[in-house]
Amino acid sequence: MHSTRVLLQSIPEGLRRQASAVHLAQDSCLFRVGDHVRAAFLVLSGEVRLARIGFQGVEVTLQRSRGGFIAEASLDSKVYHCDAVATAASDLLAFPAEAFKRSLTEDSAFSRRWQSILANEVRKLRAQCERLCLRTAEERIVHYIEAEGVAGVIELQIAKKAWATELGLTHEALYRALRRLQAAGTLAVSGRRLELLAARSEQPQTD
Amino acid sequence: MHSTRVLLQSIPEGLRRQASAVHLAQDSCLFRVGDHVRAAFLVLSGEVRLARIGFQGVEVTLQRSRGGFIAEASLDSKVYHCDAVATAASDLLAFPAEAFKRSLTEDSAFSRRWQSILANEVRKLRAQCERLCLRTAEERIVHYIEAEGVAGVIELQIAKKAWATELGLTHEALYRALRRLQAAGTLAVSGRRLELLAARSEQPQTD
DNA sequence: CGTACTTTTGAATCGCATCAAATCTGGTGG
DNA sequence: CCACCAGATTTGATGCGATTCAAAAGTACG
Repeated sequence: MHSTRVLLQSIPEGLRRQASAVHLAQDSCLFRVGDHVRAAFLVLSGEVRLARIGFQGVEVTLQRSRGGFIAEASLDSKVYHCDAVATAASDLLAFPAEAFKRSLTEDSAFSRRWQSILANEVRKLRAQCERLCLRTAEERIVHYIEAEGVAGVIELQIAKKAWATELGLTHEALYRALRRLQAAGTLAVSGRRLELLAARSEQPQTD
Repeated sequence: MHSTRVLLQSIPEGLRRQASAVHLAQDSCLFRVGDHVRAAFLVLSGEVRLARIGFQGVEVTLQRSRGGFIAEASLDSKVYHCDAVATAASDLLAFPAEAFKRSLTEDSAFSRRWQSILANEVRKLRAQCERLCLRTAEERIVHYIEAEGVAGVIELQIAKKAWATELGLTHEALYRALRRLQAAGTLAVSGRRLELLAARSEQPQTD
């Protein structure tokens, strides 16, 4: 994933050496409700889903990770409150929980870095929530490019199909909306590069 | 707000004493793009919206806060990258940015507490993103109660109208979905108390 | 007792999900 | 090189559910 490398570099050398690689086959399980929290996990590739069987027997998905840390908040807890299952074959790194927490306490540079990582994640997630509250596919696309891109340009790091999921849309709806935006002259698409085009003062009488 | 009191209690005494109260009239501005970051803000009441004028002149909302910290990630930055405007008359607390950052560095208890607060916020936001990706109002309601409540029961801290916004629905759609769930015997509503009822093994032949 | 707000219901419309299927793409092995 | 496969990408037709607009009833508060 895009930012996974950066995350890995934020981890102090000593802690990184204690990491062990974990490979998950599709549909295999990383941990279950009630398991002791023994490690902090970083998803390198694939997809891991956190879910819980609800009161009603309905499964509730709490997170879908395609890169980055999962269940960070569980570090404060003794046991997990949800299941983690690989939606696709995945590679992860496991950092021993105790060592991780010790680093956070004793290594002040890592502590600040970790706060910065979390605050940044919070910022991104809040923007995503706002985006998902928009009603049309076109608005979500524009919002995404404005919020995650630079100066109206973004190079997607994922396939459009996966992007559709992140936007809370079916891939069909995304493709159609992209086409409409291109037809309207609002957006230029070339492969995974998306560019918003400046509005050509077509406003009907703004005098 | 619900958790605002808890957040306030997490802040060390010395830092809390340096806080100044800020009142914002509706539509008044807290800060603008380019302003120097001088304080960390905690929203006590009302609503503050973070937004940015996008490349296209379209305004993009990045966050809508009805309680809790806003723009935490900006503490790492010298200037703001978005505008903050009060959507309603609001009360906030302003903590001097330098003192806040110093506390995070020097007060290890506060540092850990802050990490815990951020990790918890991340967890909640991820669940909210998953919830907003659900297609029907009923699914979002059940997901909310399962994820945010305890044993299928939740006492709403906000009016249903505000809850609708958080669920990415109009209030009409929410009321109608609540009614359908009650009619189906899935949910009991009394005022702001919502309770999921155990599924009455009405499964059509699960043998 | 009046005002502002939430809660509730109704009818028409719009946009996305769904199902179906064709095309295109990159990578594999013969 | 070509055949082939598993994906992603693209287009079409249909139905459903939420939005939208409108309005009434309930509720809290000064």
